[in-house]
Amino acid sequence: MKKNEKRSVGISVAVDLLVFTVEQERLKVLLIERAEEPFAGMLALPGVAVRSDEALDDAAARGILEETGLEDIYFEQLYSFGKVDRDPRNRVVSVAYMALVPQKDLHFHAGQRTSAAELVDVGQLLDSDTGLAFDHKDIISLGRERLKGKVEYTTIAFHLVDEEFTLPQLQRVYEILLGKSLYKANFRKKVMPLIEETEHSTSGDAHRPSKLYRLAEV
Amino acid sequence: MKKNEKRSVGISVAVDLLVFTVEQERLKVLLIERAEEPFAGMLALPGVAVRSDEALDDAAARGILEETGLEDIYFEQLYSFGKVDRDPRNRVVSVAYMALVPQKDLHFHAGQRTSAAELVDVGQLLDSDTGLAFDHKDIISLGRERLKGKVEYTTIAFHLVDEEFTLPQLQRVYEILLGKSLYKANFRKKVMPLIEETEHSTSGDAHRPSKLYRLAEV
DNA sequence: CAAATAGTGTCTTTGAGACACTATCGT
DNA sequence: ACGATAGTGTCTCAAAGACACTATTTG
Repeated sequence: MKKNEKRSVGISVAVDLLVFTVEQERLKVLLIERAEEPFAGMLALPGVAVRSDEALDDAAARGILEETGLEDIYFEQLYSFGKVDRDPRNRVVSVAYMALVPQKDLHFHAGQRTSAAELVDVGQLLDSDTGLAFDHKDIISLGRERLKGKVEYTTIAFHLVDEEFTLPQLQRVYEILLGKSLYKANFRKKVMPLIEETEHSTSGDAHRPSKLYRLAEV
Repeated sequence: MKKNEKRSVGISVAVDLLVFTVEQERLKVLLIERAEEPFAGMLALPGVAVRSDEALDDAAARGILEETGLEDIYFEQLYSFGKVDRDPRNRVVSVAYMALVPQKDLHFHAGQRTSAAELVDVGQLLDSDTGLAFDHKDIISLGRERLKGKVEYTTIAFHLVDEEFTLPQLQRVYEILLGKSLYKANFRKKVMPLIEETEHSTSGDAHRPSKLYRLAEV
């Protein structure tokens, strides 16, 4: 237990944050442009160092708050990344968290202490050979896969629409995450048991109004 | 970046190991009896401190080797645990890994450097109010859930039987993991596409011999 | 009333579940 | 021949997929 302690070059622990949203019919992730070396000028995931008096989940919540100004949004731990040289400066183990936020809630605060943040199209990013800082492209790729997988058997996609939503809106989100179009009637049958009607509807469009639903309790 | 550095009380990183096997018709996990404080005399998961020149996966493989003498067995990262006070001595973030090994391969080396290791029935352990060191009971519980979940849509259960196995053997493992009995004919139809026959069969039993299969490539 | 999108009824297809049967060993 | 376990054929039923239809708004 004692022979391998190297306090002077100990391991740092950080959380990296995948903040996903759906905007313009696309899955997007929040990235920042790095101001400092290493990887200065490149795009990276936002992240914070975990404080020694702070739980991992709390560090993630703090990072999300600092980056987006939002509290109480959905997030879950994704995976921990711990290759030796993933940070060229020193040894960092990063615990990645994935957060989902409806585009409407994501107000950009331009004059934020953090450098310029932007929403980047995940599909384009992963297809292109755009380089990202550190191993962040791998993290995004894994997050996208997890999200895609969980859409099928959980209600995770509901975190990407407003609290009250129409079924066509929700269906678009499903289609974007799954990367394929769905049959309207079947989609509705599938999600109907999970939701409940509100008294509201859309209006003003030149077609039949759409009822607003919310996720049912329990 | 500098104001929160507390090198003297930095965060330690460890991996905890869930070594699962099926023995005596039961899912079991490898536990050790702790020799030292804290929690001296209590059961705990084996684990190792992550070295600063060692990747997380490598630390897990090393821990498995040290604890079981086995290399090249299946394992995957489970989850990272990071509550502030999970270790009363100092701040430790633990990355839990789950390993699966056929009971036959698990030779106990009594004269091992590690303290007495034993296989403990997971169901009994989680039902009873037996206390485990640290938050290890939570880790086992999560591992059991993950295993149960993945059985249904992956071939993960194959790692708990020998390379060549009979379908009745495999079915027992599925039943133990899922906690319910399965219909033979349906089970066979489900796994048939995944496996290929060998030329071997069981023999010596007072009934029809059972063909041995292996997991099909690709 | 035409264009546009919301929402429904129902047939088809696929796979899970249930059950009854046949097959092959040792004694 | 009998007990015991391995292995198969087929019916049933429920969910997923496909398609055609009706409904309600604005201009």
